[in-house]
Amino acid sequence: MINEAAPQAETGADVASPATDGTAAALERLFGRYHFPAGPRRILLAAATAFAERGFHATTTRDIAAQAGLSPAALYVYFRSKEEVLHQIVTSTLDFTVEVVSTEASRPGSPADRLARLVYVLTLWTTYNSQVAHVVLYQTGALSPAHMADITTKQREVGQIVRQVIADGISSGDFDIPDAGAAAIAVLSLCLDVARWYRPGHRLTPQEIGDFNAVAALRIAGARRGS
Amino acid sequence: MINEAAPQAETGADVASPATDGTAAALERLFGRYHFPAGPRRILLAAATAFAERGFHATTTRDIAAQAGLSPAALYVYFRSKEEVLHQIVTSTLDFTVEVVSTEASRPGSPADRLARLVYVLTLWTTYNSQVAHVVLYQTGALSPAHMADITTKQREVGQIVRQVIADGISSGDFDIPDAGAAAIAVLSLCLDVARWYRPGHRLTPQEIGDFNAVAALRIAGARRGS
DNA sequence: GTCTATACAGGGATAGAC
DNA sequence: GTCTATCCCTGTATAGAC
Repeated sequence: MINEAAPQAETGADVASPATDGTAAALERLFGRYHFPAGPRRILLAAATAFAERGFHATTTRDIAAQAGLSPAALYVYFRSKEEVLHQIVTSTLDFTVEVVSTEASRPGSPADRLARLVYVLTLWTTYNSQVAHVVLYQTGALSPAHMADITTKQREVGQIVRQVIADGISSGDFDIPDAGAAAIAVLSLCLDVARWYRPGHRLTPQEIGDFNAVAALRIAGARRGS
Repeated sequence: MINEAAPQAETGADVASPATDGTAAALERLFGRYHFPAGPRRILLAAATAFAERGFHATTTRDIAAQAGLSPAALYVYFRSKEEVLHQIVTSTLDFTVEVVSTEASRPGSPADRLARLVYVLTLWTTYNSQVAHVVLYQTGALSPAHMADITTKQREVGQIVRQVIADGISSGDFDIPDAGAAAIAVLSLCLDVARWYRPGHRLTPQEIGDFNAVAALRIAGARRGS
């Protein structure tokens, strides 16, 4: 098993910083947080890129090894199987996502401020990490049932955090929407579906998309004007 | 090449009818529209189900043939390759989607009515056909470049239709949103991301999800209250 | 048109040297 | 820990009988 020491907290501003500018750099940063040794890290980096671009099953262990500058056998020194490589990528990514989202959700401020900020940051996270987001959202079907259950739990955590912010706004009278759960799903759709259509160089910058989604989320939640 | 005679128009009510109740029946109906002969139809049906559940690359031609009750070689009587099977599934589905969406968009009524109706119908379409929607949205990476370009064109058509309805509402003063293109993407995210998370038996019925999304879309568009 | 049989390539994983 | 070499299974596609 790989070392999974807990990383420190990270601010939304860091997620949105130019240092995480899209693909390789963002991945380096993500896996660097979890203190993977150099060998595994290079494999995870190569695998995440390949899984995102061609899919898990279309990627060969030889592809991964070649991209990492290692022999085909090197992968099996650090990982039991190709599936375990996928699981490590997904679990690291989701741990980070939970951390980012919960950090934003627990900041001080009105429910509207917290929801807007959360949506902005999560949208930026998805654009800047669109490759690994693609893997987390669309490639998990290849996981073993046990690993899949593990992942589903973490995904539910993210949903619950979003739901709670919306529920807070309903309780306080800041939001006007009958079903907090349905609203949370809709808001997450805005943030996550970005991974399906966004490509670097889009007409709108990630910041502009984040701002748009924040406004859209507030409208969905029925936030009072001017709150 | 397979016969691709143009099917007749279909109403939103038909799309939402209990006859299209989820998986096999909806697929039968979809491929039936395009007058595929029995052989190809059984293969497309089996392939669509398998591609949705396990992905294109994880599905073998033997899987497809066995599910269709045919020998592995039978597939190559009707299709040049596994990739062509995928292309037929995706292109048939998108042709139908374009038809459904354009039918709704061109109905008489206010922009708000048209947008709400379009979102409702497209959401129902996505839930009732969540299997094939999954293929169209997440499996097209396996297509050849030529087939991919073909598909991208059809996808853009859907986006343009949605954008136009929103642009109409902005022009008429019914909607209040600065960027019609960004709004169209957000609205489509609501309708299409359903294919990622929805499973039959969800707490909300497809109709309830459609209603929720219709309201959410109007809010995103900044529809005047009571319009 | 549908079958059985099979050619042929590719890929996951391991053995064993260094 | 990293390599080369390779086992062995799987999978796409085709050949050719009926």
